[in-house]
Amino acid sequence: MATMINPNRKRLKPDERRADMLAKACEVLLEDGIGALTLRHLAARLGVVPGLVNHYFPEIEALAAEAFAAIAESEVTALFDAALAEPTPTAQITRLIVDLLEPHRRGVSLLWLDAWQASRNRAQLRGAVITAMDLWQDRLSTLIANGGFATPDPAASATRILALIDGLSIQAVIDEPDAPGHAILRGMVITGVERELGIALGLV
Amino acid sequence: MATMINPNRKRLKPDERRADMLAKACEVLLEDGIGALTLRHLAARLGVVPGLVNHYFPEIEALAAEAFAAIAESEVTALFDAALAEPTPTAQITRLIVDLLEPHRRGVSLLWLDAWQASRNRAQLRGAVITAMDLWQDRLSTLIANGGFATPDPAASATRILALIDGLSIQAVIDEPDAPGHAILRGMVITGVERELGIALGLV
DNA sequence: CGCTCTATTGGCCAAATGATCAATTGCCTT
DNA sequence: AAGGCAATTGATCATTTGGCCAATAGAGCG
Repeated sequence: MATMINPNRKRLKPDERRADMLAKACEVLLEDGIGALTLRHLAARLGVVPGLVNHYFPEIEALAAEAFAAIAESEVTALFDAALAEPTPTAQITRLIVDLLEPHRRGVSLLWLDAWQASRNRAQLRGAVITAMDLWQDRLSTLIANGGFATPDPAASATRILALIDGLSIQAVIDEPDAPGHAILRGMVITGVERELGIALGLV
Repeated sequence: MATMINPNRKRLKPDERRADMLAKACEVLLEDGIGALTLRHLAARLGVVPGLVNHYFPEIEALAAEAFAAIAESEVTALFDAALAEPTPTAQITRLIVDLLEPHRRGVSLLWLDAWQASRNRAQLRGAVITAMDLWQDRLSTLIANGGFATPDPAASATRILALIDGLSIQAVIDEPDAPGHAILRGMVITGVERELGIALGLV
């Protein structure tokens, strides 16, 4: 039970240490949820004393917000970079939806759900959540608008498609990944997008 | 800061006291969220000592689960009772959707989101959530099946409609009730139901 | 009216949390 | 190589949490 004293005491430059903490905080968020991001838990994971975390992040809520923002922005960037690498607008949308339906995303869905709920009592986290949602909205609206799809209002279409995916996310969180309801909702997202944009995604 | 000593000490019968606690626990869940349901918070609200709560609910998680179950079941019962009072199947569905889109439901949506997230770490609450979801699924499936709508699979239609409403709930939680996105999602739920069941709800 | 039963109290514990601060010790500069 | 700056430690605080238990006192029964 005694606290492990770290013999490998390393003195990092402030930037490195801060980046290390942020990275480890992201891991904690994805693996154990926002509630598990405590000073001591994170410090133990870093092999460091709790007070040091406080030194770089005077209030842990700021760290939680920054870590969530990093994860969310990273995911958006990765998904849209991959999508935009496709040649045609339809292929871009298809790629995006396929990636979004990937079971691998379950962890991120859990985090989003966690963030949605926790943001009720945490102002900074709430700001990060709203920013991330706006980013999603902007990127998808742009993708749709630039694609020249048969929709009268790209922004509204983006909103609806994102809501579909949100609903799917909740199911993914509650049910097991291979539950029957999952396939049903998968189909609903696909046909919803097809109807919204007037295209055929060519997915099963 | 001194603890208020209650001069109005009343001795209730076990059933009454337990029911009182459960009722107050429901209020706390709806007003302040699951995280606010603590021994001391609830005890203060009851004008009672924390230990007494423990006497009736040896572990507070059981109380949280029971309170959530009570709220969820009560809501389902109220909504479907009101819906079934309508004369025609289409009117029944319309009534249900209208009630579900009521801004008043925001508090319940918050609670559901809270429960979805918290159920990750609370086994009993998770059980209550799953039970409540199944109840929703059963009631709506039955309503659709008995209505003779033009859908090949009433259960699947119910699943899809519920997912639409879940997505809407998240928006209701994050955005303000009068945000522009809200009207968009309202419309999506309505047209989604209309397409799913092959009817016209006659809503704006 | 008085007695008994038990609902209720008040006090306590151990654990975990965020936060602060002087003291130390490692790295960089000169 | 030596000194100084600051990254890091270790210790401590105030709070809050769930839970336990002996003592008390209220309500109903005889």
